[in-house]
Formats: sequence, structure tokens, C-alpha cells
Amino acid sequence: MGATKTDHFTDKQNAIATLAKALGHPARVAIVDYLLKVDNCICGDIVNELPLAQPTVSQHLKELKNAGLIKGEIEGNAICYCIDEKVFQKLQNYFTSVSTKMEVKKSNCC
Amino acid sequence: MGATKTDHFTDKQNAIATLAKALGHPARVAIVDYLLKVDNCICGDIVNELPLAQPTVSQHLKELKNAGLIKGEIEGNAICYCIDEKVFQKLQNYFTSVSTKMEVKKSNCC
DNA sequence: AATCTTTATCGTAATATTGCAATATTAAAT
DNA sequence: ATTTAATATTGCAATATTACGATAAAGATT
Repeated sequence: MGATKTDHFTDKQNAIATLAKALGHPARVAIVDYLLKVDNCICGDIVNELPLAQPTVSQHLKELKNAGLIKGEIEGNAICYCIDEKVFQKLQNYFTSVSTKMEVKKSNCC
Repeated sequence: MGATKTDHFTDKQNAIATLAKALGHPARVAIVDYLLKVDNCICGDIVNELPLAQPTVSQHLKELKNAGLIKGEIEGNAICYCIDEKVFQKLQNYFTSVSTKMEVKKSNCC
């Protein structure tokens, strides 16, 4: 085996897992950091910012894009990659909701 | 190859990636969901809640614990697993900061 | 048209993850 | 002391991920 059993979980659980997984690699976190830092998002120099070969960076960008965390548009012979705010807000909402629920609990455990 | 090059990234980037990775599987999101739902955290019945065999669940719990997302204490012959609020707050802060930075940008791109 | 620049894809090797049956461990219950 | 119940560990097969060299694709530049 080795394949994740996505069928058995809710859509929401799968959605959060997919997004979290996409950020589950430091290179992809670094890409997000860089996209946040740069003012305009003509980001042709991401490769130079990372300690990885160009095909590897391209692959990480693809994964971020597949997960919906970033958007990419062709712009001449370069590509303009940007963060998709909506999806990050979704994650923010999720973690806020977890934290809120934990506060409400004020649990007597652990 | 195949091993992530953690050396080349910042501690913060690695920390976020590790936490995100731990949540990057629907079973582990489901475990967190369940821990939030249950009132007290004597969680001996997690196995029955998930469509996975006991060793698989145990492994997922271990990964969540290694990442610091949950805490576990031995309690008789059961185990009391609970969410570690602090670590979730860390993630909440990260995503809030991303969203805030995006709002500030009000970017002219994409 | 030939070349350069930038990004994507293919192929492949190394490593990691997922899942479970079998077994071990540990404490409670009888 | 034996049995039962709950969780962990081991071992292994299937699959996924990570990384990169080689190559392709496509628009820009000369």
C-alpha cells in the first residue's frame, strides 16, 4: 500500500490535509515567504532565491499551484506567480477555529 | 536523493513545514477534529472513529505527537491524547501574518 | 533565422510515507 | 497468576515524494 485513503474522510478534512501537505516542505514555505516579500509579483528569480536546482523549484511551484496556494500567469517569457489570498484565509480560518474551540473547552485534561 | 534539504532553509521555515506536514494527511486532520469534539480527552476510542487499522492509527498519532500538535499521557492502560493549543496558535499566527501581509500589499498583480 | 532566456517536462535514483498483519507491551480485571 | 483490553512496535509491500541532469518548449533578442 502507501496510497492515502482519501475516500474515507470528509471533503473538509481532505481539503485541509491537501493544503497543509502543500506547505509541508520548507522549500515551499520559502517560496511563499519570498512571494510575500517581493512587491510586484513578477517572480522570475525564485530559482536564484532557493538552494535547489531549477527543475526542483519548478516542481515545488507546480505543487503549490495544484493545491491552489499560488496562482501563475504567463507574462512574456516569464511567469508571474502570486499568492492566492483566499486559500490562505481558508487555512487561517481553520486554525482560528481550532484555537477558539480550545479556548472554549478550558479543559480539565493534560 | 529524495531527502528534504532542511539545512538550507531557516528554522522558521522548517518549523512551519514540519507542522504543516503533520497535518498533511486527512486521517490526522480527522484525529484533530475528534479531539476537538470530545469533551474530556480520554481518547481510547480514536481507533473506532477512523476507517483505519489500529497500527495505522497509532502511527498517525505518533506523528502528530512528534510534531508537537498533540500531547499524550499514559492513564491506566489507556492513553489520554489532547491537542496542544500553543502549537496550533503558532500556526494560526503564521497564517494570520500571511493574510495581513497580503492585505497590506493590495497588490497590482494577478 | 539563430540564439538567448526562462520555465516545464521526462526519466530516474534515493528516500519517505502509508497501511496492515503479526507480535509485543503494559496495566487493569478476573 | 491468567486473562482481557488498549496501545505500541516490528516488518514488509505498495506507493509517493524529493531532487536533479537532460531535454523540450516558447517567447524575447539579436
